[in-house]
Amino acid sequence: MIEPDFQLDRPLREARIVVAMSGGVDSSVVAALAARSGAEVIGVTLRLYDQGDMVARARSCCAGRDILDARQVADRLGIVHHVIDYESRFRESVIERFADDYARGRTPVPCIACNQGVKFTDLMALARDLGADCLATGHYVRRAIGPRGPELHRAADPARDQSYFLFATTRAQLDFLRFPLGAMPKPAVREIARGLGLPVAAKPDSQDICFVPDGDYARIVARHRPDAAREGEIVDRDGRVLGRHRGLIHFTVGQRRGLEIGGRREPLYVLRLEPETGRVVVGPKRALGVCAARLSGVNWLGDDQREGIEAKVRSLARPTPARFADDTVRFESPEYGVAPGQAAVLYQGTRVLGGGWIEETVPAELEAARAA
RNA sequence: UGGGGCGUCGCCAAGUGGUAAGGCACCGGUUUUUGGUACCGGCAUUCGCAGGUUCGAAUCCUGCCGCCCCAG
Repeated sequence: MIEPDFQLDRPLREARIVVAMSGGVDSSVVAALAARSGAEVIGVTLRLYDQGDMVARARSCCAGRDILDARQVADRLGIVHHVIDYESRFRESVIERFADDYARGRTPVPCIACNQGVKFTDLMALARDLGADCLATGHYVRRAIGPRGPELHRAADPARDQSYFLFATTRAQLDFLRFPLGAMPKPAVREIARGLGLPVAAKPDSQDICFVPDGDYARIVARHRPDAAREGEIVDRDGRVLGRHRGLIHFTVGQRRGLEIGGRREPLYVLRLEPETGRVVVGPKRALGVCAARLSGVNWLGDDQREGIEAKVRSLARPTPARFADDTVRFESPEYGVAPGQAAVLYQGTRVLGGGWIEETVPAELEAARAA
């Protein structure tokens, strides 16, 4: 079995490691590996939202059932375990922001906001208060020591890589963080869990948005921002009304399904959302291509590398050749479905250079027309 | 009530005697710690209705119904 390197500059038996335990297999294995390293391990589980009717939901994290699972694992490993209530912080920094974004016609990535705030700011502060040498998490991402200090890299298992969700990690945070699973394939992690008889060994992977119980995220948004659920017009680029919709919050740039407009030769895609007018603007796929995106909240972990890099504009997109200058990322070939509110994450090889939040995009057709 | 045209899945549409293409929409699945995309699969025993001809009709004939256009 692979023994992870916790990258500490003192002997492990003298070290104290705080492990963020969500109650899933991954972070449970991290806790187990940490415990076996000889270090003193403190497991911390965050209560992020009211478990309520979600107790029975298997594939969630950080509520009800999962907290109990984390506790069980900690008991089994014989480590100290704390449950911290961050419900109000989570509501403000993740859920409210999520609802606000949708109300503004954006498409948020709550997982990034959560990592950035509750986990890598609040939980990290707590870990420091506890006198920890590091905070270890179950993220599938690698921390490598480069010539200029720690670097963030994609996971060894490309199918599991979560670096997209961690682009906002700062250098200071990276100094303190450890990701022991980044070098392992998922099956190996489950194998470890099974080998140790962890009760969560066969627990399904979490997916979807953790605080949205049934995938109906629009209902959550409507509850927090009732006026954002107004119905409105679906128009083409010339403003012709093609149909009506049940609320902007049901759509995202690049979306094809759910428009309910048929009788055409080609499918229609959402080109942009107009919160001011309540309109959804649609068009053919070729109108969806984007050649550049302006970013906000840029975080930079790289050195001076700005060209010959790659960008990822959705978690599941393959990285595409790009360059970055003046808060704008330019794609070598058009990208499709680039939605404001999503992150653009920049890579050089496996290394995460940084990234930012997509604010606005430049249609490739427009740029082509200008050039002509 | 003179002339002409049309009526095939929610929409568009191929098919003019041999046993209902395709696209869009919709539904389901795969993938996935965001939303989407993509991919795969499903989706008219029936062709406005009723008779008739034929071994066999959406395709031919008759009648009816509905819609459109031109002329009055």
